[in-house]
Amino acid sequence: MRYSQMFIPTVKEVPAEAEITSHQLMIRAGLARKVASGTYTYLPLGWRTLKKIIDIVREEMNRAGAQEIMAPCLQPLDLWDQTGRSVDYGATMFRVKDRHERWNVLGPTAEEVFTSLAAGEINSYKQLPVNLYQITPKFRDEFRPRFGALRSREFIMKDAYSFDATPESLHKSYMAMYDAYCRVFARCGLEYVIVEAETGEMGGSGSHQFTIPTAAGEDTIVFTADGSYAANLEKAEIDPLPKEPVKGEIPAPENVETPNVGSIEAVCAFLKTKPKRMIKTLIFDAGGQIVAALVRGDHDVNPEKLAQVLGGVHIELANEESIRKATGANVGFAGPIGLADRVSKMVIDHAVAAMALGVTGANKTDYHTRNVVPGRDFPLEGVNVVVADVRFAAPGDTHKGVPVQFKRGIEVGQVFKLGTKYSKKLGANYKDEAGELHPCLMGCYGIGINRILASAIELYNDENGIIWPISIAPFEVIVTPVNQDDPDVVRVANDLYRTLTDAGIEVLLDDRDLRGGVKFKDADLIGIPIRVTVGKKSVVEGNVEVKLRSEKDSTKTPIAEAPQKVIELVNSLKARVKA
RNA sequence: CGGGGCGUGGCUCAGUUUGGCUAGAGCGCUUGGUUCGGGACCAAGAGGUCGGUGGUUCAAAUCCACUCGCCCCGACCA
Repeated sequence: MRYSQMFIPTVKEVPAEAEITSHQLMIRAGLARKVASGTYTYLPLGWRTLKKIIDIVREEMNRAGAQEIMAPCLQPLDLWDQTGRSVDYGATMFRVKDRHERWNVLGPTAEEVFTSLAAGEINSYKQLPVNLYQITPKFRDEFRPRFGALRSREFIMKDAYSFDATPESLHKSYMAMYDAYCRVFARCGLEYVIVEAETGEMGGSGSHQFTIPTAAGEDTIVFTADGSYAANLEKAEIDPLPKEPVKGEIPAPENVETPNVGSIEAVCAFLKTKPKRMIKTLIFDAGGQIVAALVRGDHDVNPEKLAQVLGGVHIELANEESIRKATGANVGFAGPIGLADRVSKMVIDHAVAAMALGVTGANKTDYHTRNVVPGRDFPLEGVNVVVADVRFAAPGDTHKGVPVQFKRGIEVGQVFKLGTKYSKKLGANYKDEAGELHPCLMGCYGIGINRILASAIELYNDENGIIWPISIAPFEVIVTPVNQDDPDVVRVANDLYRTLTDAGIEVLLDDRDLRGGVKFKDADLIGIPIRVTVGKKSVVEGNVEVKLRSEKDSTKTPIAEAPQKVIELVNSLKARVKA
């Protein structure tokens, strides 16, 4: 392509709306423009990169035996009512009413559509396994879209759904996707980390998340330095803390007046103690049952873990009225003493059980209790009392004895073993050899296409702009004639452009009538991996200069040898990102 | 949704506190000229209902009310 004929609106200044590097460069390099919060128009360069990512994903999905189809984005709400997810997804789902007053949703994902397709078409074990996928826009009404392509309201997702008859077969389908994902991210030139993940809203039994480690990421990865363990924060399992030593005799619990002092920080300041010396008591509503959860003051309850302990029910914080009813006090003064008898279950985090003593709410408005000893002043076991791991990992925790570390990451893909959650509800059954009906065992597998683009920029950039991995670069080579008015320069540049293009290389010829400096700046900003500079002086000497975007220096190359040299360079860069 | 910030030519911003003359700068754009290997220079130009609505006032970008949009932080913290 000729640069002069392409729509590549680069900008010098950092856009005010963009906070993180990838978002800034996406706009500066002319890849995309915002339409409204969380929606973007991808311009020629951005779309070329997205298409390259899509091509890689498609190739690897096909190679892994999945088949591409095209399902609608517009889906009947009725389908979502059947699985109950119209409630679970809640406000995140865009809903539209059609002219017949029927509700539809703009699909945030497509388990329901694919499962109901399977329900209609799959009858026999002989049709299994089957894995169908699509690459389509998805819509999520995020509470807060942000960071450009990292969290947007409309994005492109590859979603695949596998249907199997046996757990072994499901595992095979799952691992085929797992392996395909490894190849996809490797081919996109990304460094990635695979972590164990929670299944969350999706349901099911097992999941891995593919994460690009970068400070801009919204996810937290918990891992051990020896590489033995990696999980996301929601999932990360940690060892119980050692029991704190008890120094001397601890006096009986004592109520102290703490007027209007409810929060952990305020109580600590008031009573001159530390959050880790406090016991937080949170009251949850678990499907109508009132449940108390105890964690140390400096820890956070992990709702996913708590829900697991409670048998996978849906939980949310209890409302003020329920809290008052259960504790007899205003919000902010809940405590464990005597609470087990007033709630249907009390779940105590390991770290609380390990405390020698702590400060708690007194179940009396404006009062807290000191010298509360777990096990002495409130039970650590009983019919409705359990000690479990129900909090998020924190610095200082260990997993199987190895200290855990934390880093941020961008989630670019996730694979799930769903089991029969959807097939049961939507009747996706098959008959086995004996003629008995069974629900299909399902898996689902997603990749965020736009997030790959953002991650790549986040990972590979410098002060001058993007440094694309060649596999997803909008062009592989840019030819930059420096003196647009010199006939020899123009001729050499044009010849090179034609020769390379004919050889199947994707070349951008910067034929704009601009000063060299401007062309160099733009070439760096848009991040084309290989630049061939054609200048008056070197052409007189019979040379052009070949330079990698990722390196500082260029190499003089005889004009006649240039095409071969560039082709070799392209191939060697491509070899680096081959899976 | 809670908190904070912002909205002024295409872009980045000043001006708003303390109302007052024709609303400014840099970048970008157009034309002419000089330049021409890392975002050139000179000259001349075009381009703005100051997010919107309503109000206060002799007078509003500036003060007040409402509203829309955008960005950031948070959203289980007892």
